[in-house]
Amino acid sequence: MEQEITDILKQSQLSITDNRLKILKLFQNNDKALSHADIEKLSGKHFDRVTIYRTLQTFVDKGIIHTIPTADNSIMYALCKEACSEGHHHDDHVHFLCDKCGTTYCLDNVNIPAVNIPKGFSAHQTNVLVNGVCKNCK
Amino acid sequence: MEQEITDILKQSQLSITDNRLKILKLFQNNDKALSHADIEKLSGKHFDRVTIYRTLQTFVDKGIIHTIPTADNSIMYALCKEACSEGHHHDDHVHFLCDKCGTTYCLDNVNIPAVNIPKGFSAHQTNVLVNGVCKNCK
DNA sequence: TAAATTTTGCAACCTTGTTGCAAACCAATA
DNA sequence: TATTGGTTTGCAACAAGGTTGCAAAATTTA
Ligand SMILES: [Mn+2]
Ligand SMILES: [Mn+2]
Ligand SMILES: [Zn+2]
Ligand SMILES: [Zn+2]
Repeated sequence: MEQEITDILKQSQLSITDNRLKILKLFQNNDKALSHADIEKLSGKHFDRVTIYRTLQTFVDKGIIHTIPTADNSIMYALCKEACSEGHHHDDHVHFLCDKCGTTYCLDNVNIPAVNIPKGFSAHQTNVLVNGVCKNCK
Repeated sequence: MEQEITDILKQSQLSITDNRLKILKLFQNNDKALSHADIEKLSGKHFDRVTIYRTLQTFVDKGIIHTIPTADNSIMYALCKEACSEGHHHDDHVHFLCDKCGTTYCLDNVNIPAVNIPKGFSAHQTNVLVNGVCKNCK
């Protein structure tokens, strides 16, 4: 397990630091998306705010995590499970936000449906965000 | 035209003020979504920042405009065209963000496709945001 | 018109995110 | 293992975006 985490960093050609190991572990131990604020709390305020911002950005750049657009204008981050790499994300799944507990889930098995856009427009990427009540809050 | 705008405010039981008339007119004259910053520029800095924030929030509450979640974490606002009312929005259409010009469109005629969510989850609302190139930038 | 209510502008504040830079750290080499 | 060079970190300072309390101004009601 510990080994896995260092491997992910090595494969992305990132140096192994306490900070990166701890933040990556947080994502692996939580089966949901995390915000910058979540990470600040979960890490016990051990790391500087700025370092967390930079680490998250690095992970996004390297294809380790992806961002999730939310209706309330906060950025959420979650582990990439498909074959994402530096500069190329392929996180084509639906995201679910529970209105009761606030948890954001990656529905990795739910594909993005096709959308008919008008003539003249050309689509590049589609984001689908579903709000509702999750399995734990039902 | 001028009459229409005051009617909208009256129907929502809002006092008629210069501020509200001007902001509402901006939405009617622009066939695209506007951000707080857009409104500040378009209004010629005539109104206070805070007043614009409060006016937008009031319009959202009254069902006059709706917010659009964007991938770049900025809030966009657009006129509601369907029968939205205080506390009840029904803006079930797809939104399109042009990667070239940055314009956000309401695709009012493109319905939200059905999404199969897993058992245990119950959906309440679905947001679909498509990125790509718009008809003007093609 | 006058009173009651609502809206506005201002100042002050908060949250979130960014940048420059020196110190600390990590990885590679001798 | 010690040295070295490049990378990462923490700090301070800053900037954008957004909120709150309150008195003055504007609007609605009577
Ligand atoms: Mn995801
Ligand atoms: Mn819309
Ligand atoms: Zn829940
Ligand atoms: Zn365009």
